[in-house]
Amino acid sequence: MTAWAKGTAVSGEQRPSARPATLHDVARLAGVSVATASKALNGRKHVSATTRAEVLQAADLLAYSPNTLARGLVAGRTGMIGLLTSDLEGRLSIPILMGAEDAFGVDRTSVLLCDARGDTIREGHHLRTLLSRRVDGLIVVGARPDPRPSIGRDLPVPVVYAYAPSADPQDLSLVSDNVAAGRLAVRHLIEIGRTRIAHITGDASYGAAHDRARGARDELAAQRLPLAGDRVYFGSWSEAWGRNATRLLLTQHTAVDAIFAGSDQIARGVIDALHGSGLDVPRDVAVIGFDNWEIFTTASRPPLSSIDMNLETLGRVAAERLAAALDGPLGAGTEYLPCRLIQRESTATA
Amino acid sequence: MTAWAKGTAVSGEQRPSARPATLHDVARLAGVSVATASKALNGRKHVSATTRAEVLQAADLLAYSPNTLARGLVAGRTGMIGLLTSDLEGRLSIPILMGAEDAFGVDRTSVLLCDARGDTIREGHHLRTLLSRRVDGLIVVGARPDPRPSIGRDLPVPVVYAYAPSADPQDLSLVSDNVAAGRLAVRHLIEIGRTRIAHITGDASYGAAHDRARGARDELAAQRLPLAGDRVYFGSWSEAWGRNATRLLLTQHTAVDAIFAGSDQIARGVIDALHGSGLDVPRDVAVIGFDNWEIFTTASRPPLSSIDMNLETLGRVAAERLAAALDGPLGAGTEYLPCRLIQRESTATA
DNA sequence: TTGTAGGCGTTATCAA
DNA sequence: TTGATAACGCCTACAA
Repeated sequence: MTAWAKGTAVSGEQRPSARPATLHDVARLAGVSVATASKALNGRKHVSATTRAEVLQAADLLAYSPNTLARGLVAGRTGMIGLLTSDLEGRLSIPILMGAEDAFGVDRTSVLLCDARGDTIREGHHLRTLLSRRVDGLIVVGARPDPRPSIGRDLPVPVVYAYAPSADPQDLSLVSDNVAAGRLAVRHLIEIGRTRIAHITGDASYGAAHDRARGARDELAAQRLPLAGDRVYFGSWSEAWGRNATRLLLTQHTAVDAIFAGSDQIARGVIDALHGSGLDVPRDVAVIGFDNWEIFTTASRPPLSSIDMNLETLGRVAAERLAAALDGPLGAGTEYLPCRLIQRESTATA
Repeated sequence: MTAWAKGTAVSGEQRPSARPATLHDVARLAGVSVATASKALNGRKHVSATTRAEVLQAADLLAYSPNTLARGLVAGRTGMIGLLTSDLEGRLSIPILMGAEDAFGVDRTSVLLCDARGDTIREGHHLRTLLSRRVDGLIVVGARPDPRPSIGRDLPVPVVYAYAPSADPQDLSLVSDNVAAGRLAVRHLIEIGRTRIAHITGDASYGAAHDRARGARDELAAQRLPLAGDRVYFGSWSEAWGRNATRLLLTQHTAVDAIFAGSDQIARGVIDALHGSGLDVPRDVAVIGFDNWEIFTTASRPPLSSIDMNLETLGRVAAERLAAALDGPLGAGTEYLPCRLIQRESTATA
């Protein structure tokens, strides 16, 4: 005893309240079985051209849209991945999400985004929910680029940590290669002819700050150049620190012709202080930032060269690893992805 | 002929590759039927205390997690909503998403976030995918606060537009009350004793800019105060414009004691220029911004007062409207939500 | 109180 | 080439 309200079905496209057409409806309208309809719609073989056309027409008429849930139920895969973040402003998660979207293809996979807001309890809630929804994989994005607690071993789905690595070496993590980025920044400054290069960066409790500094030192050493200021200026990730550190630097070492800043905000402060001292950027002192956060780089005077962490790539690779993990084991350990340099006027060659 | 690999089931918690336990498995382990197991787990009546305990224990042992998809299939609701955005940096979507998460409750509803990147084709793709996944509702977030094309009438699910209203008055849109926000900003400046208030804002092609300006004018008129500078300074949403406009303003009208900026970035430029002219903020000139974008407001010297658009609230209300639409019509037209004032030092009372 | 059975929308395996 | 039919995992009448 079926309960189809046949009358409205055909013209159902108009009525928002009407339940969406099912494969059953399509099959009935086309006068075939659901099996045939399914084959026809999925482009499988063993369906006559005429039948296929009729089914397609019926589907069109009913505005048929296959129920992905039901499909996932039988397929054992949902085509959804979970993105677990603590990124309050989305500056990290959105690019990573876009990269993941690109890797999978928009119509193959959707992303469930959950913001834990740095709260472990909430993170656990979200995790349970996502597993309950049978996501095919999980990407965990930390709020700062330092190791964070693992969300657990032996989860029923593959997990990739992006930006912030997992503290558990058994997990797979994808992070920016901060050391290489530091080298990249300094090499660029050297290539545009600078030899007295200083480094002003943020909070020393950030591992990334040390990594970038190490890269900078490595490159300087390789080129037999000193570090202007003799030391790395650690402080905080703020414009104010960029200003203060620059003033400090200038009083102690006048012979500086380039500054590598640990973030774009710091670079802002650096440029500010340089201008305050009557120095021109880039003529007297070239400046390069980090993050390539457009609201800062383009608002800067002059526009700020910066290191881009390639977050979209991070998301794309994370998605690729998850996809590969569907048939095959997921690796372990931390993978370092290269950053790229975006040159703007603040390091323009004279 | 069932294919259960019973041996591993009980200790399956350890094996990531093992398929997740089903209600069937739990029932079998507890020695009851699936129906009973279902009732026990869902806290329904007509289950003896002992049976319930046994079922719960079995579920625990198997690390059972109900398959939300299967549940959704029978319930006719998925517990997922789609968030369709064009917000490249997530500054808008993430707060709105968090508001929606709060409204629904983390374990009741999950959010599928799709970024169309301003591309209509891609938006259509995402829309189809979301409908195919049978989301219970849709929130559409535009990139700028002006009317945007509707994604279509007669969709099978309720749709709420947030931040950017739909151009179709039949749709339901939730936007910030920019007029009221303009009044709010100016009223605040008056309350701290200012009487010569100017307004520097962004691109005149933005409706929101005009709305805020109108609110500002209304409030000034209500208090019988003139608009300093005689006109609203429209320009661009940039720091540079804030600087230039301020210089312009100061050359023409020295007697300004407060500036209402159309964005925090503009405010940044305004403060810069004021300092450049030897004026103190807030002693000589008070400044208030718009957006309450923390990276700008707290980096500012002095910290910048600003208008917060309450995006979380926007998301929360959007979610509430969607929830209400499950049983009942959605309503149409544009709803204006109040903004709130965040006072910081840039408008501190002397 | 418990269990049986039907159905949610699809896909896949067989027969026909 | 087509069409029954059995899953997929769960819920909910209804029957026992």
